[in-house]
Amino acid sequence: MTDSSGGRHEKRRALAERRLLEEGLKLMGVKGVHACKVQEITQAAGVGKGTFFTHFDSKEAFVARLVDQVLGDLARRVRPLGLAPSDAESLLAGMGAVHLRFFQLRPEAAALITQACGRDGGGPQAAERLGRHLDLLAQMLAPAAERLGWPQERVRELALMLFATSVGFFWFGGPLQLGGDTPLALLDRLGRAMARGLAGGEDPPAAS
Amino acid sequence: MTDSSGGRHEKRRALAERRLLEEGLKLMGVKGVHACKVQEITQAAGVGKGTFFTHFDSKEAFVARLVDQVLGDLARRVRPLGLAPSDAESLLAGMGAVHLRFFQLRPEAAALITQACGRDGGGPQAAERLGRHLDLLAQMLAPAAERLGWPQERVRELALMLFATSVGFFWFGGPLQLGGDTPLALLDRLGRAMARGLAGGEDPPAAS
Amino acid sequence: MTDSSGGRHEKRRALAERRLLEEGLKLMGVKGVHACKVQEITQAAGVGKGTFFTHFDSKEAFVARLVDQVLGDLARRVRPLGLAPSDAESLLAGMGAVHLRFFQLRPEAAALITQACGRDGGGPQAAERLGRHLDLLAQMLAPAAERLGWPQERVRELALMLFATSVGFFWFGGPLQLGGDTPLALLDRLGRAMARGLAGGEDPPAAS
Amino acid sequence: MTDSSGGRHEKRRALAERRLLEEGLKLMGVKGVHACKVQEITQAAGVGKGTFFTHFDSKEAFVARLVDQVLGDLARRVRPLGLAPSDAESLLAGMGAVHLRFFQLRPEAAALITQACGRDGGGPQAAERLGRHLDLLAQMLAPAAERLGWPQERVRELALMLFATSVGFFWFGGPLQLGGDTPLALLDRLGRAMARGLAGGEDPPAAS
DNA sequence: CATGAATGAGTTTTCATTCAT
DNA sequence: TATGAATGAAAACTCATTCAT
Repeated sequence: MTDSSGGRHEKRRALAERRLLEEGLKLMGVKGVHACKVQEITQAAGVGKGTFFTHFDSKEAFVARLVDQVLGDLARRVRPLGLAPSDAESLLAGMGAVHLRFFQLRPEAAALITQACGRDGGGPQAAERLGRHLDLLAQMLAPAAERLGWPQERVRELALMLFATSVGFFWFGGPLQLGGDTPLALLDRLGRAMARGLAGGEDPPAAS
Repeated sequence: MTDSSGGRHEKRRALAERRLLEEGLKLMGVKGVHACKVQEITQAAGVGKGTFFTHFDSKEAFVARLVDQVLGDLARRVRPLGLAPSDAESLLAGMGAVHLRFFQLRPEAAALITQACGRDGGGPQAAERLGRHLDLLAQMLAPAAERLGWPQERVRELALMLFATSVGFFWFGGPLQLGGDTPLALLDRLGRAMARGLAGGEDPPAAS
Repeated sequence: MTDSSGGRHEKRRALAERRLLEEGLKLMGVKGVHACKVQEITQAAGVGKGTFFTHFDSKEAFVARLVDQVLGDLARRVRPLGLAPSDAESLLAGMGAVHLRFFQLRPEAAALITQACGRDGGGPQAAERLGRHLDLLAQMLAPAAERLGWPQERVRELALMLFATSVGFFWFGGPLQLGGDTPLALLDRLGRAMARGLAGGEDPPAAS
Repeated sequence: MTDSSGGRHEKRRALAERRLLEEGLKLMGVKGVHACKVQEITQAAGVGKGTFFTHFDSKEAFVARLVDQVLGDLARRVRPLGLAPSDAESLLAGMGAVHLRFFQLRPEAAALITQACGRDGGGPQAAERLGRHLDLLAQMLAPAAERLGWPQERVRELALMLFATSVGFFWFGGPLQLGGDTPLALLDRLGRAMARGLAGGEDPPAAS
């Protein structure tokens, strides 16, 4: 009895948490992390205000959690590309395309990441979490980079550029009504173009 | 007589305003637009709290002004590239490089733009101002885009990508200690790479 | 179960609200609506500053509420006079006396009304509310006015004079230490006098 | 030379002061004493903000001065009534009519007096000044009161009622669009009525 | 646990007053 | 003396967080 009712409880609890996260992401994406008040989230999720704090230590922790979730989701889509070996350019193009598509479908995610992982909003945890995402990307890119003559100790920068481009495109595009309706084909072309550019390693040796 | 004393007055006033803007940009870049209080800015600028509001109608107006200033500054460096005719790839590469260098030297500017031109922080004016910057870039890119077979009505997206990449690179890079020390040569290479990629127009025609 | 606990909750809340209103009326009456800070009211009521705004949307709304309450209270004492039919003079005298007695016992109410229903303090709502009170008085006075040959379309002015006299007497009297100790008998005499004067309709027809 | 230029100076100064007072009365009457900012007054008067404080020690002192001026103006019109001896009722009626007419023509004055002489606005000086005005009225009324059997030590209350009625009528009437267009004849009738009432002293002894 | 009322630190903004020119 | 820029003490209001029920 306690078993089943306990299970019920946990089910309800998990459901509430999911709704909180869903609605929170949506609202924060639209109104901004700061402008979005805890109460709005709980109202949208259909729970009491106090409940929020039984699930998350603070608003900041909530944001960090959201960031983690988004980046985890994204990683799940990127990782497979690293399994099937492919040439450097294709890999870059694929990773770029995945990122672009991901954020085109989830502009709120782009908004959240931008606000949370910068200097003001998600605390240090969010930035660290982004760092780990870049590590993943860098790791995937490392072999390709080597073949392209890209300095190994700078692969993170390669990853960063790929990431920043995708997120920034939709973050800045949102308020300008740009990006949301960019045809997938064009988006892919952008991704491939970026890849081809980055992959075309016959640059004159950059004397630092 | 009135000249000299009046001049003094206006000089002092103009100086105070410049310091307010300087310190404000610096602080907002470091701590974030929201976390940066008006009083901190006035203290850093060495003026009283009330003085801030004799120069700017509100904090939001202050931010908008800052955005305008930064983008004006940036435009002044980009525009010349449009005067000397060059091939599409070089133009793209140049514009990318200018943006990257600009924001590498001014990470606070990248931070400000990111926070102010998104959904939360600078009001609608800031986003509009960014729109005008993209118009400038799009106008410069239009001829090149035509030669590359890039759809004319999508040139703003090209501009957006170029811009978002540069700003995002340093916005996300900042807290991760990435980007600040990327050698200029590598930065140029990134710019050129992006350009070459975007310029290499032999993509299969993107069927929307 | 929910009943008892919920009842407690609401009881506490209602109690706090009542104390807020009571203390607010008292303080605003003594120090003036503007000079009286929200925090003073909450302190006097023994609640936190923020609590004030969970009960009232703004200080202005609070004042409007107070005005409504005071005028409602007053109306409850005036209305019965309209039920028992009486001659015009007695009606006027009675209404005047009720008003005078009411505000003598509640100088804070006179102070509040004066400040809130004028051009500065209670917003437009307060003035409107006063308008409705005058409507009530005018409605009660209408039959009497007719008998006195007082133009029907000017009955509101009759009501206004009655009201203004009573409120003004204690508003201006307060700081001058006048009115507070005026014996009831004298007050009644004033009321009756005013009534007799206004009722004595044998004025020569006033050719405007 | 100093003489003539000094005269000029003083002329200008006196002119500025008069304009300040005029515009101040007008503005405060319309917007309320608190809502009316010093800068608005100086702008309306066409002088610099700082100039205000070379003429008046503070905003409060300015209001007190205004009150003094208004009441002085009013007294100048009331006093003559005391010179020509007349019966009690006529005296009361005359004084009432003068007050009513005065404030009908100057609703700003009614507004100013109401706000300044109460508990919040004009400081203690304004209330004292009103006290002196009532003294004048009381002095004029004293003989009449005696004839009417009105207690001599309560004559001030008689004066207060007369005054409060006139001011209050236009203060409360203003926002309600009442009083401003009341025909003079009706106003006089109100005054006379009030007088007749107050004068008719054969009240049955009021058993408190 | 869930709830929502209570809380008060913190923030922007206003405005009378001062003072250098 | 006239001016208006500078000043900072307030004051209303917000909102994340706590806690009694």
